[in-house]
Formats: sequence, structure tokens, C-alpha cells
Amino acid sequence: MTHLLPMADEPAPERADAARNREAILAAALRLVATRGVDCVTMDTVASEAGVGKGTVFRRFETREGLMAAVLNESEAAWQGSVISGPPPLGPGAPAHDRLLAFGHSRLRTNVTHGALIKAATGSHSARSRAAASFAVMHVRHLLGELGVTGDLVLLATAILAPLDVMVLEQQQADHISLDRIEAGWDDLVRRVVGA
Amino acid sequence: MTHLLPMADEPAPERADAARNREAILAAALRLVATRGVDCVTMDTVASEAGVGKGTVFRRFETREGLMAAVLNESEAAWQGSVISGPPPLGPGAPAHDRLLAFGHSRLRTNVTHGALIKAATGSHSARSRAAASFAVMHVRHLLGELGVTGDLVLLATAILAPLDVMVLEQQQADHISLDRIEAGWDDLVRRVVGA
DNA sequence: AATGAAAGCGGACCATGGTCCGTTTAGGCG
DNA sequence: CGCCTAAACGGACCATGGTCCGCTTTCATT
Repeated sequence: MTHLLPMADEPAPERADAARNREAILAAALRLVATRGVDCVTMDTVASEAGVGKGTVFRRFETREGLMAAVLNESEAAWQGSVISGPPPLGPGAPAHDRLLAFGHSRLRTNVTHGALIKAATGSHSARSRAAASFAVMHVRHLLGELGVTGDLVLLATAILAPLDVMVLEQQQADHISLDRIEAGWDDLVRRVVGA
Repeated sequence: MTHLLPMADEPAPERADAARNREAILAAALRLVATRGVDCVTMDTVASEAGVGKGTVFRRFETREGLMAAVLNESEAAWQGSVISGPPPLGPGAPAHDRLLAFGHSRLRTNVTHGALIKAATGSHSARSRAAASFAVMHVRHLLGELGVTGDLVLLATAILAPLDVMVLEQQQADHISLDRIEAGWDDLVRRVVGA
């Protein structure tokens, strides 16, 4: 026996075939997104490419958004890793101010290049997007704290991150605002908020 | 004859039946959104409620997003009117700083109450959302100018408005952050940016 | 190894946004 | 008033996300 009582909240073990299928689906999705671009990847395509029924795809990933979130996660996790333990100035070891700027710049570029995928993974309601956004807010809040900023740091962090949102960036690009200008504008915002 | 040469770019006149149908569709959409809530309004429903074919709905409003934008516009236009020429402090006549705060608060409340409709009208790519966002940016930019703020005012305005975005607000409400707290946080942001 | 119940599977099915095209109609002109 | 063309119409049709449910598979227990 393993446990008679459902121990704590171990997230419900996954059967072997289920795990195998999850991997196959994710791999197929990854490949398809890379080759065709996220907007041309249909759930049916992923299913058949993974050699699996459509129902299975939805059972494992809930929704298209969820699947895309899983795909996005593949790169996002690495990025979070480099923020937490990568080389400075993005990672630890640099002054907080430099880290904050590096963080914003990195996020800015990432949001621009992965824009389509991020949008596909972030419609209306998603558990994953929640986690990702939360990570960014927590990190910025932490840096603001180190910089001696006082106030409602969570809200301040949110406010600093909001203009880096994919939709905002797309609008700005449609208005022919260059990335460099956006970046400079963001630096200025940070300067004002931090009160350097 | 009217004009032999297509004069300037008059937006292509609309045939009488076309105009009649547009009105009927918009009226039906307005009514349905008000009674059932935006998420339960289907294009087919609107069409049949307006006594018109589905194709007609799409020809007049391009897309669901477009139709919802038209619905939203009905209230948004009034709001813009009260910003441009309504009573202070939202309208002209109050100090710029008060106007800016009033503007933010008003936008905040509006985004919260009309959240669902705004989201329905603002997916990915829409001409209307473009105009609405632009109005807000222009107005804030103008107020910042009056306040003597220097710098890239368009970007600063965008940055100030970004945290009032519907999606951001929804996330914050999901995190049990009260409206009053959000409002206070936004006031703080403005103070820092304006450099009061 | 046999067994039984829970978990998983798959593809038919549904809802809905969006397109297409053969038919109808408005309305300028002779 | 009748003609003619561009515009508009409408609903069948398509694509795709998401659900459902009867059948299959896993695997803990014996």
C-alpha cells in the first residue's frame, strides 16, 4: 500500500500512460509552435501530431490557453532561473538599481519576441499567467525594498511592470515607437518611482 | 449627379437599408448586452433579434469585437464628453493635478464596472480600442504638460495609464486588493511621476 | 495471475465566430 | 417609369475550441 488516507495534498499521482501522453503532447506542441508559429497551431493538429485523441489533449491541459502556457513555460522557466541565480546584472550580485533596470529590459525584449505566444497563453483567465505575473511582481517588489523605496510596494511593482505588458507594447509599436525609446521611457519611469 | 470623382475620402456613403440594419443590429446588441450580460450574447442571437441575417451583422461590424466596441462606444462617448467639457474636476476648470487624479479614479471605476464589455471589445486587434486608448493617452499627456512635467510625455502617460488596465485590475481583485487601495496606490504613482 | 474499480482514452458531437456566394434591392439615370 | 449596376442581403457552410460518454487500460490488492 502507499497511503490509505489521502496524504496532505499530493497533487494526485499520474498514471504512466497519462504521463507519457502529456509528454508527447507537449513535445508536439513545442515543435509545432516552433515551426508553424503559435497562431497556426490547432488543438486537433497537436492531438494528431502527438498520436493522441483530442479529448486527451484537453484533459491534460484544460484549454488551448493552458497548453500554450505549458509551451511558454519551457522558456519562461529558464528565464526565471537566470533572474534568480544567473549572472549579474540580471541575476544576484549587482546593485539593486542595475538589477531592476536589467530586469525591465530583459522583460521588455522577451515580451516583444514572445508576444504572440504570451498572448495565446494569457487570455482572460489562466492559472499559469497568474504565477508568472506574480513572480515578476514579487521580484520587483523585492528590488524596490532593497532600494529603500517606501510605500505600497506590491502596487508600485505592478505599476512599474504594467507598461511592459504585451498589449501595451504592441500598441506602441503600431504607433512606430522604437524599442529603444520605450526602453528609455521605462528607465525614466523607474527613476521617478524610485526617486533616484 | 453627386460627384463624378470620388471626393477626398468621404467614408463611402451608406445605403438606406444598410443604415437601417446597422441601427437595428446595434439596438439589439445594446439590449441583449444589458439584459443577458456580454458573455451570453452570441452573434446569431443578435442577428435574429435584429431580424437580419448573420452575414449582415458581420458586414456592418466586421467582427464580434467590433460589435462590442460599438456597444461600448455608446457609454464611452458620454464619458469622453464629460472629460472634455463636463464639470470639474474631471472636466476643465480644476487644477491639472486634480483633473489628473479625477481622470484616473473615473477610469479606474469605469474599467472595473465595464470590465467584461471592455475585454470583449478589446481583443488583440481593434481599431476602436485604438482610438479609445489614444484619447486617454492624449488627455493625460496634456495634463502632464500643464503640470510642467518634462520628458517623453506620451510614454509617461502610457505608463501612468497601464496599471489601470482591465486585466491588471482583475488580477489585483483576484488577489483581494481593494479598490480603495488600488486607487491610493495609483495616486502615489502619479505623485512620484509628476514629482510633486 | 486474476480481478475490479478508478483513471484514462478517443473521437463523435456541439456551439460559435467567421466566410462565401447566389439572389435581392436601392436608387441614379435616361 | 423602367433599366441597370453596385451594394447589400441571408443563410448555408467552414474551422476550431471545448464537451461527453461508452470503451480500454493501469495497477493495487489478493
